[in-house]
Amino acid sequence: MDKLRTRFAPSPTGRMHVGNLRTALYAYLITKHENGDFILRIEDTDQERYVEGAVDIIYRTMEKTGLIHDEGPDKDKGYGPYVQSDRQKSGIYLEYAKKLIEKGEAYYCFCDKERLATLNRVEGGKEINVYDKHCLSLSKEEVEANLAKGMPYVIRQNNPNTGTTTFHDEIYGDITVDNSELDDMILIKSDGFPTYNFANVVDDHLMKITHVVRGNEYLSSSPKYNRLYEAFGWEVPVYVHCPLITDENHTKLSKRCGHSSYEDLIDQGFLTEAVVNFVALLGWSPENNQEIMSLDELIANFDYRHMSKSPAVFDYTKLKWMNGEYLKAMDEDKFYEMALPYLKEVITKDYDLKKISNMVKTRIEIFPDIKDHIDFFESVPEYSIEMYTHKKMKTDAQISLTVLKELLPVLKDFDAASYNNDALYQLLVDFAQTHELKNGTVLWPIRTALSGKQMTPCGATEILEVLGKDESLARIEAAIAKLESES
RNA sequence: GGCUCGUUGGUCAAGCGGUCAAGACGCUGCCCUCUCACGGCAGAAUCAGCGGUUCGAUUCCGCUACGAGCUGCCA
Repeated sequence: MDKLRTRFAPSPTGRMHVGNLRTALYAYLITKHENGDFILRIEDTDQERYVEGAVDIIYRTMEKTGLIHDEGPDKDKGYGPYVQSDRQKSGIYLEYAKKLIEKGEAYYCFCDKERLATLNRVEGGKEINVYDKHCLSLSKEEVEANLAKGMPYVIRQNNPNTGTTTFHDEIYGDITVDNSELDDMILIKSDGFPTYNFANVVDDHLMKITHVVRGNEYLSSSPKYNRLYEAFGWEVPVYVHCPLITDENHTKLSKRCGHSSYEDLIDQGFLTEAVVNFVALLGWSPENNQEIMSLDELIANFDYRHMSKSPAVFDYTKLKWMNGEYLKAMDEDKFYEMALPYLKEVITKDYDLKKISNMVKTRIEIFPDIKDHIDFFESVPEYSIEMYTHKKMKTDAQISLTVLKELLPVLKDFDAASYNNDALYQLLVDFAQTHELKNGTVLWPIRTALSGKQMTPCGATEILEVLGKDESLARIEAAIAKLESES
């Protein structure tokens, strides 16, 4: 059997949509599972939609996500060029289109916009336009004359309007349509560029693509592609159409929702690995039901026969959970390195950031979450003394005031050199015991006094340690003053 | 409007004629605990509807409903 070859063929129109990313990923996984070749082809046949810099985004995204292509514009293995506008320059599309014309499978069309507009009709609020094969009846001489005059033209596929066409998709099975549904789509545009519909067939064949992996939106035009393959006498590739990814409202993921592209997600603080992992599970699941998988594990486990047919909702909440799992599994140093910019954003004082980084590691899902966890280290926020009331800790503002006042001298006398978590914890627990108090009755007021927050990423004694003796005492004194004046 | 595809808890999903219908996220409760989180345990929640076929349908067929995609000189 020939080596399996797939391609990812994006259009350079902007950021990498997560639907495209997933298509690329599936193509990559299908290929690499079988040790095949993964080809990158740039489909820039639409001059209007071309966006400067978009090709770089494609390269960068592929690189970062680890979807490394074996062939592409930068790695020609003999099937190049891999950019359609470059291929177009050599005239291959026109050349192949002419072959079709000779076989009677395509024809020149000189209809202008005005005539085409007369063909428009509105059905169910939608404007539809089915070409009437007007130019098919042109004689060879008329065509030659028009061409000689330099009349603008397109080349259309000549589809029959009787009979049926059937094609096979690995996911959706056999699909049959009436040929009367197949309109004479344009193969070559009047600017000389091929349409996607034509270029993808020609290129996939020339590049010996064995498995065509693409979005479900191409399912309904596939019969027309099949007719093209057959007209050329080419072997039809294996089709794998991927289900759609939708937003919470079950409609196509759009820019409006703010997380429609890979870059959006990265900007929001997600890890590439988590995004790739998550997206892989949108429309597929492994037999062993494993959820957290590296790219290599995905390759090993991937079986496109287990892909689902129905669209999947992009669940932002689950992505966040998964990102959190990756964060928890990350080694401390790497986490610290990545968290550092976020830590420095809120903390300017000379605290042990590595320690704070570790505190936060199991409590966040994405890096921007860090801020709300640690802002109190910088300064105590405004808070209500009601916060000192906690039933389970058997404390309220009154008790807290008493405890803090008694504790202040004890902490003052405590050796600054042993101002660390373990020693302080021992000190406070002993204090609680000698005063016949619950541990919480002592620790809760301190934590509140130090942080002004209902919850913190660590306990009271750890905060003492990080803040240091001077700052800690100052905060406790401030808390005492606050309690005295407000209660 | 036409054509095509789809429909298992709120979400991702196993399932492929006989199951008490997996698992995960989220949610709720409990445990752990110097708060919160992590971790552990438990729980609520699903086969769109109606007809067939069958001894037996979530699984097969049909219809209906709903959703999506296509219907571009966009991909």
